[in-house]
Amino acid sequence: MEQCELVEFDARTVLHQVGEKTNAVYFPESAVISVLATYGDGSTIEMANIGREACTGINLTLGRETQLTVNEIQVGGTALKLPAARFVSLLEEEYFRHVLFSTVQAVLFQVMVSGACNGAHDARQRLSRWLLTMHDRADGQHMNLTHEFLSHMLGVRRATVSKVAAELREEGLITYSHGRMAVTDHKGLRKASCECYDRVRSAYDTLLPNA
Amino acid sequence: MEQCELVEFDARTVLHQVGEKTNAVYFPESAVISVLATYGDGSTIEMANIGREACTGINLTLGRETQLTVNEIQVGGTALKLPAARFVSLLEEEYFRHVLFSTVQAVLFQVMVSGACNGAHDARQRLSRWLLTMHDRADGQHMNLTHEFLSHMLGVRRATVSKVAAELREEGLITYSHGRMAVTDHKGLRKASCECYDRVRSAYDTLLPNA
DNA sequence: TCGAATTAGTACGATATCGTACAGATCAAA
DNA sequence: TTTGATCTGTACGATATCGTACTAATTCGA
Repeated sequence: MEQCELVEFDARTVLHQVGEKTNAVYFPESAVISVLATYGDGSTIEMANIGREACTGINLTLGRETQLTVNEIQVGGTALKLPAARFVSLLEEEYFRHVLFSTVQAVLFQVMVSGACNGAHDARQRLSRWLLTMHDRADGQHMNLTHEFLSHMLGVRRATVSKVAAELREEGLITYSHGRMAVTDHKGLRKASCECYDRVRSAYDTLLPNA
Repeated sequence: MEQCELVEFDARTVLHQVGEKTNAVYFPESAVISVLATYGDGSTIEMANIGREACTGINLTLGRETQLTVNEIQVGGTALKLPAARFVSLLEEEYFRHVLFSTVQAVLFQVMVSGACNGAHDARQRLSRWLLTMHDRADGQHMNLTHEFLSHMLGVRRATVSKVAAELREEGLITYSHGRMAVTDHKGLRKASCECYDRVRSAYDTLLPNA
């Protein structure tokens, strides 16, 4: 990673639009990147969630130079930036290619499980899962998350997030106030969540054991 | 494809279980393969849908020999079967590898859009979309689909499928009776569907223009 | 041709979420 | 410390779907 540049992003930074050429690949450290679906009525929902276990550039890894989706920084923080040309030449190295291919598989699996989860589980379970995932990347820090923001990730109304979040707080699983949120009972939140959290986590462990 | 064997599958055939070694890759002709999520309570929902535009073996394409998901034949029919060893050696050919990499990207995109659709759109829209997708592969033939079956694909109750299907039939968009279903008004069904149908279709056209 | 099995229609109370709106709480900047 | 902006609590009727159950229609095999 000698040729990487450390960059810092604010939340909501859009990395690129659909159809743009990929000029760099990002390996998040503390930042978190989302792939979002946006619909005609302005509603949004998250399709994929890239944290420090993974990276962007899946299409580039598979030989395609232009972007198929919009990537947006969801949680501000740092990421390592690798220019596309350097990334592509690194792919010629056996080990690097192996890791990247594993990353693609992990992301695909995550997207599958999350998509099924969207259809099968309710807002409470999905919110719990999302918070657990973020908590794993936050190193004990509080997280800057508003209900409004979470509603865009989960594809539900803000009022629904508020209702469910209040419930979880009532039960002592999380705390929050004005855009700051923290997990206070990981185990309990896991119970409030669905099996999808564990499934994704163990798939990452299997595919990327050294991450 | 000289080394392919033409095989015929009944619906509901399970191709393999999680953790099994991939011994063959399938290129559906008339068959359709699903990747299913199954939950503790026995409920299921489709995570990916592989028809003749694509193939199985994504993990193998990316260097992993064991399966991460359960693949099941959802619509009986024919498929070309290519032994894993032969598939892997074909991947050394530039063109074949390019096509397979594009297929992986197309499937990933489809999974993303479908997953978001699960969270954002209602049963009527999702059923319409599913039927349109199947219709595209059925060459004008009727399709063997029961409401019960569709409920497992969409992750909703059978009664919900019946209600929505009756609506669509009322409007002249589809016909059905005892496990046989047909699309009678493609354009109308497209209106009943969500934008996700077109998004997936155009992504396949972009990534696999010759398919 | 009849009976069993499969498939579909439908009902109904319960629940989740929508869609919208407004008020109260908290924070940040002047 | 005030003020405006942001964030959260909450209400309420509407709608979608659940969960379940029972009945009716159709098909297929004996």
